[in-house]
Amino acid sequence: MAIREKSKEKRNALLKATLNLVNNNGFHDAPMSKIAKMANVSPATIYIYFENKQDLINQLYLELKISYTKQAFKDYSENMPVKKAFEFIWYNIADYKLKQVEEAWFLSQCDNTTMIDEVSVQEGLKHLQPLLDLWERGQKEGIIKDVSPYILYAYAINPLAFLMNMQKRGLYQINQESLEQAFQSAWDSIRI
Amino acid sequence: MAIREKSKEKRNALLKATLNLVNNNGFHDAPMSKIAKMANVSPATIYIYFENKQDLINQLYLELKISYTKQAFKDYSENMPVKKAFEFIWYNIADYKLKQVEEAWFLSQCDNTTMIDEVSVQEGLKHLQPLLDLWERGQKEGIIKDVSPYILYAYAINPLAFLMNMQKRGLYQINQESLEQAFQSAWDSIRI
Amino acid sequence: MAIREKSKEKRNALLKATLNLVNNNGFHDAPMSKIAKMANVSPATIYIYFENKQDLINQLYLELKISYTKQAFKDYSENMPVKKAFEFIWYNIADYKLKQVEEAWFLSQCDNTTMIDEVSVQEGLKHLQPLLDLWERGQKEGIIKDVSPYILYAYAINPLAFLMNMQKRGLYQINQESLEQAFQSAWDSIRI
Amino acid sequence: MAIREKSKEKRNALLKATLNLVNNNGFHDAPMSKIAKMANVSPATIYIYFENKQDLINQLYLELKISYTKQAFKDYSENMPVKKAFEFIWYNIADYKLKQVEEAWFLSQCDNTTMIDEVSVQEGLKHLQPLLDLWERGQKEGIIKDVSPYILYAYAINPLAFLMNMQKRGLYQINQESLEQAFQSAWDSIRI
DNA sequence: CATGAATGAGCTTTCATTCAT
DNA sequence: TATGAATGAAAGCTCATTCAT
Repeated sequence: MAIREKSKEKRNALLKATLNLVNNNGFHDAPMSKIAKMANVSPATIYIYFENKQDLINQLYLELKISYTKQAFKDYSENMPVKKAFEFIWYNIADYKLKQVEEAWFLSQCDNTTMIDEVSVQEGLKHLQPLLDLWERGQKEGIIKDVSPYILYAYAINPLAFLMNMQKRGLYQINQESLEQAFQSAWDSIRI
Repeated sequence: MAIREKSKEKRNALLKATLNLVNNNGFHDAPMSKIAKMANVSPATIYIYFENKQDLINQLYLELKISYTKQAFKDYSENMPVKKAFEFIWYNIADYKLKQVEEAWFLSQCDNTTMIDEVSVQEGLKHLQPLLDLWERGQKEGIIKDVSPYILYAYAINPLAFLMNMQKRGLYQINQESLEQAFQSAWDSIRI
Repeated sequence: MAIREKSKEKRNALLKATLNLVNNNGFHDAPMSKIAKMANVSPATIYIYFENKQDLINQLYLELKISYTKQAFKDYSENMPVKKAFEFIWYNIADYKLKQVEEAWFLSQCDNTTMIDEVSVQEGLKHLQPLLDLWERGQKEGIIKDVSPYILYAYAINPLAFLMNMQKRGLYQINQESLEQAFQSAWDSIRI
Repeated sequence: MAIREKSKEKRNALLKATLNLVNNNGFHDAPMSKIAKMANVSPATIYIYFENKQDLINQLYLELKISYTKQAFKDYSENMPVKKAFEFIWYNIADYKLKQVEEAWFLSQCDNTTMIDEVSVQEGLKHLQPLLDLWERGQKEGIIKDVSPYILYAYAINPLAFLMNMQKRGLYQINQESLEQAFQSAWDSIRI
């Protein structure tokens, strides 16, 4: 019963190639044949690992979303005081978006497009729960504005995507100083 | 003159059809044949009005970007005091993004994708100059934080795109109250 | 409004090419690309005339079935006496099956396979009504056996398909004499 | 010995799966992967038992053809008088075609298609020799028409395939009475 | 003997664009 | 200007077969 087994390596190579091509050429110009070539496999091999192109994209999206949120809450403890906690998570996220630019850019494309199934989008959102919990705590303690978490996310977190976008386009360069400025704005927008 | 009119009608029908299809199916499933059918013309006719598909998309993008900024500065006067001015512009933009959802959603897709030429993107940004001027004035008057306009835009304006996105996805519903909350956050994030 | 119109010629060339290829190579080895090449058009052109491959086969089947039954009842009049009438139709059919071998062979393949939609098969059967009517008359006159038309068809007509099949395979050669023998058997099998 | 048994089981499972899939989906939609799955083996295993797909089909055809003729001449003795003998064989064949519908339907598909090598077809025909011998005897005795055995087969035997076909398609239902009618027609068509 | 992974070739179909009128 | 037919190129995907274990 000793046979070749589905290799994690190949799967990863395929996901990586997809990320690369979609980022550089767009979804509409990332054909399976190119993805295969870039991953050094036959086009037919893709279909051993993924049901079809949509499934490939969906799985990539979910995998990245999970790694993104994992990074967001890395070393985070719920015992931290609200502002410290927020600052901690915020810098984690900034770190991800500014260092893993390719991954962040792909996620941003997905979130602003029809590329991804609604189901997968919903699935991806679940993982942010700890941040929502933190905000609720902050609201109870009278530190955070008593507004919908969507507004809080829109002002505290989402602007980072815009800044990353500008940086990727070469229009703006973020440094330590501007990062601190950005955090200040984020905090000002949600604190009471 | 009648011919000119008719031509403009066709051009507009094509732009509208493109907007519709890209929004609903995504760029990758908006073929020229469908666009033509939706606009009630022959596929060949598209090439009388536009050089090719990319040109069609580009022109649509620029046209919408212009109408967006026109709306943003509608009835705006540079004589208004800084905060009033900002409030005025902000509500204009909110109005556009929340009422002309389709147009706004299309622009958001373009800004987060490889769909549009870098050139056209740059071109579109120019029209925001009055807002940048306002911020500069605010900074001189010591009212607005002394940070890059990219940061100001990221926090003051861009969050509206996120909220619109959520609303379009049916996850969140904006009303008068939450709009005011959003404005408050926007202002808090950029004021000193 | 003067434009190129769908040409009957091209449609016919496609149907003919399909007939040829399916007959010689089988349905499974008659790819659209070969059909296109044989008809001297681009593969994409097929889809202007037919919805898809199944539709192409279906339409070919129906067209041939109609021409087959047209030939069967050519110059036939319902006033002929039963035996004469049957003889007349029988020889018409024999003529078709033995002279238009390719068409007959294609029809036979379809009738013994899953190639064709049940709907199209049913549609094709309708056109044989005059023969069924004749048999009914013969039964009323006490000339034809009082059995199901399916049995009558099985013995009076269908054997011709088998003989044609053998002839096409080069195993048997029909001539005037054997044709008369075949008719005799056909008539013996259904007459009282 | 146990290994031999197990092997035979697998071979049979593969033949059965092929029969099933070709009958239900047609030759063009009976891929090796599906055959393997249905037979609960790996696609690669097929190639241990058969050279390739064509060989698999050929072997299935021959095996069925043999079991068909075996049934046709079951308990048959050459000493029977001609008519009795024919009746005996005819009902044997009818039994097979009407009870082992799947097998019969598959054979019928093969005989009316390009699926099978000419060689295998020829091979399959040999096994009918006893029937041809019987007819020759009948002709010598002045009981059977003095015509080619192809004509005799076409009228005496082949119609059963048509009736089976109609029954499989749900258009006609054979019972004891109609079976006797069919036999009568068969006999009438070949007897002097 | 038996396997699931792997594949190159090829399938049906679609697409952006051009042709001929 | 405007058209529907026409198309070469390429898309997503499947298939019979082989590989490596």
